Amino acid sequence: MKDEKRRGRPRAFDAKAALGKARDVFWDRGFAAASLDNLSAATNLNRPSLYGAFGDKEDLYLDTLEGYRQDGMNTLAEALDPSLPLRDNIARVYAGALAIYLHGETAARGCLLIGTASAEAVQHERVREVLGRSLNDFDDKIEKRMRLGVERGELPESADPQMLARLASAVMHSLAVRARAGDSREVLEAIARSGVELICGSANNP
Amino acid sequence: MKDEKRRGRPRAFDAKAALGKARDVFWDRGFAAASLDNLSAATNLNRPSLYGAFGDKEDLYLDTLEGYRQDGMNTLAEALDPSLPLRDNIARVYAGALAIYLHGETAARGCLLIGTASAEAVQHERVREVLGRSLNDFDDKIEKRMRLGVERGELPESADPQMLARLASAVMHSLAVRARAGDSREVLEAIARSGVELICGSANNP
DNA sequence: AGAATTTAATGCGAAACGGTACAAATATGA
DNA sequence: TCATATTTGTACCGTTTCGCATTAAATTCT
Repeated sequence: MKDEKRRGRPRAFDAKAALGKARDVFWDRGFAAASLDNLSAATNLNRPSLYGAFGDKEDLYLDTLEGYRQDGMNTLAEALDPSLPLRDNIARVYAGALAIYLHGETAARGCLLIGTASAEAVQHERVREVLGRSLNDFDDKIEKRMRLGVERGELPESADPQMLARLASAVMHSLAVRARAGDSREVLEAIARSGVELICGSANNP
Repeated sequence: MKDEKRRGRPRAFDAKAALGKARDVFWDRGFAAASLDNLSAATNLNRPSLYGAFGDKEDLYLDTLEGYRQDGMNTLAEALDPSLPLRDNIARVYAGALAIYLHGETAARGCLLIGTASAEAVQHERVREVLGRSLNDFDDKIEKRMRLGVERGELPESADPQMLARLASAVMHSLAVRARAGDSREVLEAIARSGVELICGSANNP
């Protein structure tokens, strides 16, 4: 399915790699301020190739968002390894997030979705939809782990898994915003630690 | 000082009102996607007047951010009325935030700073500075209230006011993002309630 | 080998962009 | 009244923007 020979001239570039380069541009500049020239230069593709492969600028942006979302879900799934204690799981979620957020040439980039899609969300319904779905999916995955925590006795029966999950996400959202606002790694790690403590405060220590 | 007659033709518009209209445009579209035509139409000022009164587009944007920041600090100060219990204070902070966030023609606008300044923060150092300062000032004001809570015995001696404040802010950051992502008022209010419970969970009930 | 199909590269074009020159209008100061 | 100072409105400038038309190149099918 991957090697079925297509007719015509073959592509001279790796679409996935190009998407990664485009993602970096959007991540730094946001959607509106990223020009096709910027994207063309970063991907080493001239505009017609870009257009032919991904559609217009909004299509390309939505593609990068979707890829980012899926990468994030995978990272989250790894962090939530159910063979580890709940406390470690949430700590790993934040550590994984910070590893992504604290990366940038001029300044930390934070989260692509929260940092750039939020700006477009009011006017672009499709962007708003992706953003909303991403946040909800994240909440849901964490909620599942919380529910497991209640079953296992890591959390008290009285705990509300959905709300705990949403608050655990809230700390991550804040890390994303603060990273982009220039907060230091030390401060962000301290917030993450305190967040784990607050969210999992009622969790049993083995 | 306000009525000292200036020479030359007087202004035919209220600069403060114009700034408010411009703020709405930036709030909906973000900085980069807001054109001078948009701003000119919304304020009923032609571009030269706009330029003469506020400088270029970035200056105008920074002015609106600064005004928003100060309005927010005033709203926060009111919410944190020290004659009320800590729990009520934090609940009022979230209620005040939601009243601002859940307002928009097509979709909820969230927070001007978190929703639009974040996008520009990586590339525009001055925007990043305003954003960072705004978040920190907010944290500091809440931290003061937390400190008072410890003194008063509303919070246990073991409580860390700085970290509690940062986590209280984190819930608000999340409300800002989620509002812009399209979450319903009901969901946001539920998160706010759970946030109050978690943050102030150790607070005494009078 | 030649037709068919797909991609690559150059370059164009219409529209939108931010910003400003300039002259008319409206006030104050002398 | 007349010079001075500031704002207003029109019109414009040069640049950048996005998207595409067109032609050359590279591959497969017949």
